[in-house]
Amino acid sequence: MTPKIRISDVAAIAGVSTATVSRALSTPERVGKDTREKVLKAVRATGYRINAAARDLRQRRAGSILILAPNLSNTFFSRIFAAIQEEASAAGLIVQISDSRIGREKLATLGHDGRADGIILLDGGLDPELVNGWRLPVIQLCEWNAAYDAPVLTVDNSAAAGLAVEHLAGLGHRNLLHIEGPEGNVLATTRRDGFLKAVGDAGIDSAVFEGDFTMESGARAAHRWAALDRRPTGVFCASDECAIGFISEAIRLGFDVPGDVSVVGFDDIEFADRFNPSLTTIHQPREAIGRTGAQYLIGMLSDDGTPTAPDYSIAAHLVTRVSTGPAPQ
Amino acid sequence: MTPKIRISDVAAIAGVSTATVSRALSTPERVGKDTREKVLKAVRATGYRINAAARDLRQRRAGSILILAPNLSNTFFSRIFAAIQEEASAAGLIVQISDSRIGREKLATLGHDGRADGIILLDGGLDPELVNGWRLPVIQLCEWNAAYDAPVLTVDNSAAAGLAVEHLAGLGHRNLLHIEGPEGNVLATTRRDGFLKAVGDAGIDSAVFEGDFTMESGARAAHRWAALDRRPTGVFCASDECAIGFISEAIRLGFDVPGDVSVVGFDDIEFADRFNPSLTTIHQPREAIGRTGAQYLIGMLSDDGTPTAPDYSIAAHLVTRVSTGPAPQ
DNA sequence: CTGAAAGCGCTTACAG
DNA sequence: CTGAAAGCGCTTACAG
Repeated sequence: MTPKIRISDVAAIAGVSTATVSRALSTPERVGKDTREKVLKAVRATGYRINAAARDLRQRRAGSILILAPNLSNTFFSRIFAAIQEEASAAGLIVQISDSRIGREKLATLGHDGRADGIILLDGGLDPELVNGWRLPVIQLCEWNAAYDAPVLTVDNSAAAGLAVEHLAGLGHRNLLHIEGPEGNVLATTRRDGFLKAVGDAGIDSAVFEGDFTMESGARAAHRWAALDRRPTGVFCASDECAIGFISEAIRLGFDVPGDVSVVGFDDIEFADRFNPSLTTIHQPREAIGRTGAQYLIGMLSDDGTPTAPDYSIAAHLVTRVSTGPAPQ
Repeated sequence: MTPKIRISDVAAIAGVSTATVSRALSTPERVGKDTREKVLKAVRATGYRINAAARDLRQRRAGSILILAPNLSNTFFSRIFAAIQEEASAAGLIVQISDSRIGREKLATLGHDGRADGIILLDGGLDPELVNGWRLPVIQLCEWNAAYDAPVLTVDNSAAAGLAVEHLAGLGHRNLLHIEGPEGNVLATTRRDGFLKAVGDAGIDSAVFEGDFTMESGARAAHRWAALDRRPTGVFCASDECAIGFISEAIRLGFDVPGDVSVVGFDDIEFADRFNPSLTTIHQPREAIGRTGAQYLIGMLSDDGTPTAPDYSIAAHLVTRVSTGPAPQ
């Protein structure tokens, strides 16, 4: 590695002080024309780049935001991360990512170690005391926890579950199954409660099977469903992955989708449209969630961390595809 | 936000110097027992946490590694990122992510701004001059560019393409189609050349359609394939997404998979196993690639950046599922 | 074992 | 318009 060039090297070559080099680079209008040119020439000659870490320390900022998500390998997050990164980059901020389940001590440190200016949290399952102890602006995306002292940006999960039920009821289904998300997860709870409220309102029979958002849990639920005497003809899954697991396993068991059973997912992941049969699902605007969330956090950074805006809800809608159809006779 | 606590605050409360506080925290064995306890008490009372940004500046390191990938919303990367993050976290390093197509100037800065100790590069399409100008250890993962002066960790893409051809030939297919990746991409080129070599060796008819790894490109290729007079009965796609797009569109056009056409993908993404029909594909061990790559880069950091190890190849293998079967008569 | 001082590489009031 | 000096929050030879 060639040795790094510092501002003092540039200053020496240009024959000026480091203060002048600094100004020539950050506020060129406050430097004389000749001096500025001498400095820029020295910068070009050396290939000097500002050491952002040193600048940020001096300016008492970190120059970056941190994304915390419960499982980085979950493909649901990809588009959200991409949108956040774009917004951050436009604002001159670096994006850090970490799994939010890295352990209490490491997690506690993240909010105090001077390496991030703010946190985007996609995990509602952390200890509120820990989260509220962070001395940084925090925004919650998708998942949330009412005990966190931080604004939330998410879709109305309960209402969205209602859309799924209405859709199935409109197709004549009178007996619905919900495969829920993991116990204790706020999305799981909200979607299930929305389902139960909607079936109650519509006077439709219903059942709930446990699940955990994964394809495997959907496949397991398919076996349990197949073994029932009186099988529900419509299934609302708490996630697209769960729905894909359910459908693929139901087909392997010899059932037809949507001939024998209609299935609705949640999320509208990339593959929903290309799955066979293509998946009727609730569209979550992940790009918009990431983008808006990042913009909001960035706003909080310049506004001194005061979360002025209220919780913000983004519209979710139903996308009708092939996995749902009229109830069988 | 409550004001941040500095090491000098702790020192004042404990009645010692900041040097002693620093030692009590980083090398406690070099501090007297009583002193150490006084310091730790003050740390607990204040909730002090070391400012990692200041520590790192003093120690002339960044304490983080940077992942650069051409498209963060590509779900292929998720598991790789997760593995990298785990390894980095174990080594006390933060993980930064950025899209590698953020623009030449920003990209150039990343290798010089003191915010990263090393770079994991998943993009073989950047300007070599720019990449080689970075004053940081770099490792290439999955994609590579021979003009980059950095070690590579990837699978043998050409040999893997050969496995796909052998598999189809073994099922009796005598006319194969390859849907390639984007022009100029090293993975696309290597997989295509591996395909062409294998069909040549086996004396099998072949054709190549253009594509770009996406589901849309697979769907477009399906239309083009369907319009042929003498349709190839076996298709090797440069990615799973492309294969999924091809199959879903072929089915919509009324064909049966694998009855009318067998399809092989590349990557073995999570959905390959649950797609309908489940997808025969080349398994890329993404977890291992991420983990090994991170370990290697971390090794380079402590070894003063000298890339001692040679390029490293990870084994890929064929996973046989339902999307391939005997050639139709 | 402990402290005073220097320094990581910058920026920014403060003078002039 | 420019420079000398202080300081961001730490760590680490150097003394004692």
